[in-house]
Amino acid sequence: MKLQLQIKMNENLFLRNPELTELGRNIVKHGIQLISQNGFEAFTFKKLAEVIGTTEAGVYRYFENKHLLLLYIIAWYWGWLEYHIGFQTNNVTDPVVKLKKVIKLLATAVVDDSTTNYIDESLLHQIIISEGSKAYLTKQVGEDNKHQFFKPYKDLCAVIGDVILACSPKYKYPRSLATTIIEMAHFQNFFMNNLPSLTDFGKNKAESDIVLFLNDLVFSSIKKG
Amino acid sequence: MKLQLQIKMNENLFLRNPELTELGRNIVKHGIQLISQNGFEAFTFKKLAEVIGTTEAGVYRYFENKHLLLLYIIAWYWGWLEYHIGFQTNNVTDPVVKLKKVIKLLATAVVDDSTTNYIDESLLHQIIISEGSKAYLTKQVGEDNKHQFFKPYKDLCAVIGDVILACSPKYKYPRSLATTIIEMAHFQNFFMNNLPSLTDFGKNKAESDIVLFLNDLVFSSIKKG
DNA sequence: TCCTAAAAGATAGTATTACTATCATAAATA
DNA sequence: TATTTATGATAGTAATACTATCTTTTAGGA
Repeated sequence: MKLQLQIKMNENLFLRNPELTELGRNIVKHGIQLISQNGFEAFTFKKLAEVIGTTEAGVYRYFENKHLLLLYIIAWYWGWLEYHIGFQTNNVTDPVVKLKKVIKLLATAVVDDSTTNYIDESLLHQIIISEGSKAYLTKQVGEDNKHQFFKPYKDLCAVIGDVILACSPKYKYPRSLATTIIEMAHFQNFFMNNLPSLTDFGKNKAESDIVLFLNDLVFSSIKKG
Repeated sequence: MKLQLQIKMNENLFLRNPELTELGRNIVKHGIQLISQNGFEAFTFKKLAEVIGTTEAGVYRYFENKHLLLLYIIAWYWGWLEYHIGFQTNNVTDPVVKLKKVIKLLATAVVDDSTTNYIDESLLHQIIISEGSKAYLTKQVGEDNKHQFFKPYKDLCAVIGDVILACSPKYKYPRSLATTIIEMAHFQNFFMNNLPSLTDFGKNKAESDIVLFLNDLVFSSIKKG
């Protein structure tokens, strides 16, 4: 039997639910492909429409604009990752082991998850690295936040914060450390590949080194307090 | 006697050196104002031209496009900050004291520097927080890097890395820790003010708390190794 | 002081982007 | 089979991101 994973999405992200139709799924699927290929700035609904054989208007029926489409796929990714982390750390009782696992999952290339058939998680992971912060680094961040568009990210941050607290109940900055882990897992990866002198991973270019760095950073911080 | 600070800029950032003319200085000055007010996405050369009473073509004579103008002011900021840090930590021999000072300077609101008359550093600091990573999170990052547009950021990173090594000669990740300090000084600030549940600073919203967090993070990492 | 070159102003024009609107047709569903 | 609902086809608009050209100022040098 084939299982299908469904991520419950915030309905304000779209005009029409893209999961329910072929066209909608194509918009998401090829949207992810185009954004990861050409970057978010060069991405337009017109190009997307051409690729999937529909018209601009067709795309606009699903998403108000490309920023909302970006928020949609990013929210999807955080939702999926929280599920994925929960799945992978299930039955792990030791919070230290759990936190190490989380760091590894965050900092390591994602393998495509076959339980989500039209979404390529490894491309999504690349988008998170290169475009992720553009989701909130806008003037409308307050508005978008009111609509709860960042809830999946916040939820994941809370989950990681709880693991941190389980490791070290007196640690004072669980949320900020959680966002530091998440953001640095991605920024160090981007720097390693694009501006290597900003990191210590320029020679090897190995994600495993980022994991070592983050482990060192996190566990020295929470152990002493 | 009034001293004037000049930052040597990479000539490939502009078509005509904006420092040398009234119009050029106005482009930079009001560019900074508009970007900090409305955000980089909403910023256009047409609006800028209207504000300073020239035409779009006038602005295009100085900067090829708005991305280059962003790179220019960001490079200027990093250059200025490196100078500022050097000045403020001059005669500080203890590297731990020095590193603490650096963290404070990075994470604390900038006061306008009167030795740079047409540039408002506190607005620039806001731009770095909200738009800073857009400088390199693009598909042209490789090209821009070849032109050395990120040199000031890299130089600052190297300086901070050296202070870290002076504190702890065996520490393995001086560059990555330096970028972590820089990026987190800004991201935690942005989150604190816009998505507070991603941080532990939501109640106070005090920059001094970010400084405490970063000090804790940095010094527990480098002390033990 | 006049001359000249560089800078700025004025104006026009183009391709692309980011949409909105309308109407016809096809597909799904009741 | 009737009727929503989704899609396709086409058109149109305002704004963006430029490029081009020509004229007028302005500043500096001989």
